[in-house]
Amino acid sequence: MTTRERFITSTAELFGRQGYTGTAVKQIVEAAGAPFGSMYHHFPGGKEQLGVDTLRWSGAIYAQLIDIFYGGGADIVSATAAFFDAAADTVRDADYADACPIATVALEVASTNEPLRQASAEVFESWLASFDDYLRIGGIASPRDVSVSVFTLLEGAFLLARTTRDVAPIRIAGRTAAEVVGAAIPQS
Amino acid sequence: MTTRERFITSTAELFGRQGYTGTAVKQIVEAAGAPFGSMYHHFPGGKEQLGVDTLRWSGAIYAQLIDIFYGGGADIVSATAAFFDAAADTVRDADYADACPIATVALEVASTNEPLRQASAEVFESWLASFDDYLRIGGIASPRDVSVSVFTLLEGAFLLARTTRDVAPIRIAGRTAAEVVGAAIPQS
DNA sequence: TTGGGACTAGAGCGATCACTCTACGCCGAG
DNA sequence: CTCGGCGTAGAGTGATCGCTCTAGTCCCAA
Repeated sequence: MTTRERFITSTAELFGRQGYTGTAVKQIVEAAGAPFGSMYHHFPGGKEQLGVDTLRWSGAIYAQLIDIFYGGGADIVSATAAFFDAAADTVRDADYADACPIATVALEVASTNEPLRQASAEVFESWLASFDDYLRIGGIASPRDVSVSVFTLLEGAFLLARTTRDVAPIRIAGRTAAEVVGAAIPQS
Repeated sequence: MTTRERFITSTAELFGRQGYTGTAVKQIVEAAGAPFGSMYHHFPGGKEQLGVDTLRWSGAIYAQLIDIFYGGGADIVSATAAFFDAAADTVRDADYADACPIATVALEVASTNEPLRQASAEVFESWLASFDDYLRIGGIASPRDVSVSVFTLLEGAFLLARTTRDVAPIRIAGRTAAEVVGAAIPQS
């Protein structure tokens, strides 16, 4: 892994746990095992540029997860259930840290940092667009209401699970999400 | 309004926009129009105690909102739709700031500050418990799955709306929430 | 009138913030 | 072997962080 990659992966993990303002640059360079100067060599725009690049990278990683669960002609109802179940296991195993590496940052920068807000918005929109494609393949002609509902169920469940340190909300939201997806498929 | 109250209301608004670590104590005392010493007189525990007290106060305010929409024998399906619609209007009118004064703080402190995490968890749990009561009155015997689903839809929608600066997700989540509530009512 | 607690008021503290600066090691090109 | 630039390396910058400290003001009770 290159130094630049180590910066981004370390930052992604720290952002998921402590958010943007809560993460010090000093902490990032220590986690990346790199000196101070290297960071400003690879990211001349400083913390903000590193934040934007990290959000985009994390977004791409999660987009791959959507492909894994919904790609290959999987049934969209069971794929949804499996996705939430896997998320619940991941959150529990990570001791309720870094459920979604975007959400924490997105909320705190939405009204204070326009470049970061925009990067978050683009990542969310790319997830929804990708999810829409899979829902259409699954037979839902106008999927945006379904994709938004499933997305909000997942993100809200992450919030509740991390705060209460209990994965039950994720499993509950997963069952509801599967029902929402199933109800939107036209019956043959 | 007393000085102490001005501290809490000012802090609540700042937390909703910038989160906990993103809000400086200096900023709080300026917003409250009070001197530095007053803050540490009223909140000897410093920023953390002020944070806990603010979370609890904000939680109580929102609990009143639940009572307004679901109390008085209102139909729980239309109350749910009305709640989300009102939330969408509020978020738009506030220029996408401070949708939920707890969520932003909750995410950033969930893994880093135990007193604040616990306060957030207690607020969320109190909302769910209150909401459960209204759902039971509305005819849902085991309402926890419904209350959690509606909660996650709302919080996820706030996240998406603030990030994309568009209230459409809140309206979409509201329709889904109303359907989830309606589907859980036993048919006579 | 005077004493004392509640509260206001803000200068100043060490620590930490994001960031800049200069110097040096490495390595392929000529 | 020498050169040049890419990247490593970390001490040092002013600004800001949360917080402490002492002094002063207010008002009610004795």
